[in-house]
Amino acid sequence: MLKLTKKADYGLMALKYLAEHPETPAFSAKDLADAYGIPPQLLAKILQRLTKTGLLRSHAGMNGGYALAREARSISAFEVIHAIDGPLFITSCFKGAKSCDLTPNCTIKEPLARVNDTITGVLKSISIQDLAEQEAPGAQKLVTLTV
Amino acid sequence: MLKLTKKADYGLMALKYLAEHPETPAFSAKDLADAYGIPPQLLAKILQRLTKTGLLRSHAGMNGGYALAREARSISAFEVIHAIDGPLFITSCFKGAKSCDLTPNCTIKEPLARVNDTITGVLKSISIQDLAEQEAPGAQKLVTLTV
DNA sequence: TGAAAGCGGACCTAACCAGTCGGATTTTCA
DNA sequence: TGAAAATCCGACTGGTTAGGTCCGCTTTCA
Repeated sequence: MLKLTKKADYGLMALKYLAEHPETPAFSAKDLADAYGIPPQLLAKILQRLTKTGLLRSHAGMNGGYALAREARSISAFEVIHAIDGPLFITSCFKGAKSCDLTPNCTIKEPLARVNDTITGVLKSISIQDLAEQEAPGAQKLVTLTV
Repeated sequence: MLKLTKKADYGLMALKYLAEHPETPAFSAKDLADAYGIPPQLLAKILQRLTKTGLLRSHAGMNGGYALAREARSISAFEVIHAIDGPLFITSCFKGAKSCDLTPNCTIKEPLARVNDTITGVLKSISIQDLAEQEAPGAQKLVTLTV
């Protein structure tokens, strides 16, 4: 439970790969899929969605492919996950504005909403560049949680 | 995505309810289910599991029911979620010790494991008592994340 | 002894995830 | 100019899981 989908994983991997090879102008979906053993057609759809949301630039035709639309440092893991999996709600009774009607006294959701905010904050603080620099010790980041 | 299951939600609600009524010796599964409009048989199974993991004490027979096995302050949201939903992995390629064999160069999972640790840390820092005191401003808790 | 409770396995159903297929469009290159 | 390489996009399938139900059993107590 509380899992990212494989699609989100694949998307993060692909963006990380692009961030690691800034000199290459573009990679095709097949290139990226081969690099990690991901089903090419599945990755293709993921990359298309990332293109629609503006995280990637695409170019059809021979020698086409995908490239990062912005700097790797400015793309957060949260953006990628949100683009692929949609909005991120830890509590199952959240569905946009309409909360769980059947259980009006579900006071659980308020504290958990703060947990939700914390998680999104953490994911927003991690950039694709951070993922690409896997060996780096990394900066410590402080997250404040109010319960 | 990244959702808690409804079962975990229900379990948290039930424990919170018990924490709010410390004077009552025990509540039956039906009592708790009625309080929130949860399917009684479903909640019953959840409470049984929480009993097996030692978070609740149960008593069969008339006037039986469930009660907290420990102080509400000492039961964390993480324990409840873990008891109901099992281990908490944000990345889909984690399944105990065996990682994703097909993608050996999946370097994504290392940074995400740290995110995972952060989330579990947050959930461990929240007690059932915290949930019961929904009106209280609550203490700020600092979480450190190393990327 | 019977009603009220917990216990627990089997089962069902709908939703969803992962992945595939087929075809259309765009671009490049020989 | 036509074939190849690539993105694009909707439909479909198959398997897993979450949510929920059913039924029979055991324990307890009035």
